[in-house]
Amino acid sequence: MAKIIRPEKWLPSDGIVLEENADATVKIQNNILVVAGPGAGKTELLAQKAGYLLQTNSCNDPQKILAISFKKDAAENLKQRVQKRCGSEFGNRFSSMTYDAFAKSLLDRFRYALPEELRPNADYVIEDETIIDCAFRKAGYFNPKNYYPGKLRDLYDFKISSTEIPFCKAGLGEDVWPLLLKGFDNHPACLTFKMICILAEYIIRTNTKIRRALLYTYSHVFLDEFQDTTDLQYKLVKTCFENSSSSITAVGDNKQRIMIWAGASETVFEDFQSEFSASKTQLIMNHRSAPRLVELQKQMYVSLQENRVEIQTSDKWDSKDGEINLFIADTEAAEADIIAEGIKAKDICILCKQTPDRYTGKIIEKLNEFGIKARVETEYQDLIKEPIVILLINLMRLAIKRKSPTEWEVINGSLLSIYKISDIDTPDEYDKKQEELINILNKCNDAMGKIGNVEELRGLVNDIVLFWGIPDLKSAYPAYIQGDYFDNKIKRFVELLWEEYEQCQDDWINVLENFMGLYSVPIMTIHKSKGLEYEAVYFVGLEDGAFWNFKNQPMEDRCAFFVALSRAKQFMSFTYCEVRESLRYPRQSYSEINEFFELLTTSGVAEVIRLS
DNA sequence: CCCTTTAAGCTTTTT
DNA sequence: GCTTAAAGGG
Repeated sequence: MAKIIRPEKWLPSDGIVLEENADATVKIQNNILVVAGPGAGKTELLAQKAGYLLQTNSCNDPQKILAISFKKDAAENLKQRVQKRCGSEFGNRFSSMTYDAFAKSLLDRFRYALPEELRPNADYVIEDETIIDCAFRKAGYFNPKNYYPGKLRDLYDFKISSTEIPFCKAGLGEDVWPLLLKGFDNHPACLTFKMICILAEYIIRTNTKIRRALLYTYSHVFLDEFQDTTDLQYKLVKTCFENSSSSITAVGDNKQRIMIWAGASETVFEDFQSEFSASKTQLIMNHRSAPRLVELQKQMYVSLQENRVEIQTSDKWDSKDGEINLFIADTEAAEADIIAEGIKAKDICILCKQTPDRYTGKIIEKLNEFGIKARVETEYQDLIKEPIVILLINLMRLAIKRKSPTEWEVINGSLLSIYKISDIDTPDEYDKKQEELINILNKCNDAMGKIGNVEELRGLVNDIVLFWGIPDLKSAYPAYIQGDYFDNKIKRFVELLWEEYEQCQDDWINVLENFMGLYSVPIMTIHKSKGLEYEAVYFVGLEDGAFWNFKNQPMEDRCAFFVALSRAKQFMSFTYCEVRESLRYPRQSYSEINEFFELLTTSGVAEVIRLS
């Protein structure tokens, strides 16, 4: 039994020192909104708060803390950090999940609390575009031919998610919802994530007993990346926890509000403060960036409509540390030269506003001449997060290098989670599976030594997939049930891995590590870089063409610029290129986004360098 | 078959 | 607002 600490005796774990407002946030019992800028240590704050609540029993055993994030990896990271800070006995009372997982768990557990007409079939599938399209056609409210395909999807989404339940107003949703809830014409029931959120909210709204049980389970709630919360998500949170004794800690940064175009609520900070009587506090440390970079970030506060706050930097820096450059190039060759020249440090990232492929062709080419690999991460990042790809990679690594403890951990962990077998509870089945594992590893090792073409690689990958068994994989990872999602992931994995194999030949460890991106400079969009940090960041294409939507969404684009800038620890460079020969209309301009140039030229901390 | 016109996509996650 | 792909016209 882990020891309970008296609140006044509690200290942050692992020697972490919390700034004043963070310390106050950890100890406050009321609802609070924490505005935490880049590098403020959001994850650490939440992990320490979890530690405080659990170790002092302020979160009264057996009550739990619920942490809600947007992305799986964010939820996972937070869980890991809490486990690390306060151990697994307390950590098990910390539930970290995504909004969708939270809503779905409510729906799946309390499906029978819904009235018959709103209750989806138990075997519903999720987000199947074909079924949704058929449902709308069948409901026949309008002629889909009058809409363009892209607009049609938006329309479906709008109609489905603006439907209020119980059905009261006559709208299109009323006719489509029943089809999707129950299935039709041999189609299974199909829900969208938004429908799941709406149904979960309705369950809580109409069942006081379930709500009470939820409130009893979770005495404390953490909301991460709060600035990205959509109206539906906020409504769910509100129905669950408004006017309750559960205490909510919402953490976010209005300066990094770059998801409005995807439906994030613009007023969620104010709404939360007034509707949950939440106080507001602000963190003033930036543990990430060097002083010159923080100075430039502060100079953006005016245009970001933020009060000027004296952000403090880490004392590991000298006040002159940090370097910011704006490179103005005539040609992409000159731009590529300066970037390839500068890329010596290891921890580097190249960012673009959008479509990185269009902006970085020449740079990749030049870096290759220097013997440095660089690649656009979009597809790789998706793939390497895919559970089946993680299993494949780890098993292939084990086949080559039998004594790799981390890989064994992944594989054995997956045997446990996929088949629910372990050496303690079900030793016979465990031994049998271990034997099969050794067989496939031998077979794999043998095959990997003599792969000659992409077909043979495909065959090998299929054998490994069959070792786990497709039905078992599908029941462990429900996302793989639908359509050809699973097959497509495998297909792309094989194709991209083959590309690496062609370059490294028989050095399989190298092939796999290259695939994981261990030795290449990542190139990505600003949106993908959110939450990440690098020693040096190059933002390529500070141009009107890249910020084509600036007129319509200046605030969001300013935030995007701010997000890019705040990824860098020490070196930040921007490039502008007069002629981009790889684009159809090569001539670039910067009059529309002149304010960014103005900022850099007048900041006193950035250098403008003309390349000729 | 080639040239012109039209319109979607661009920045995203989630079981 | 630019890029790309597909549809449309001669």
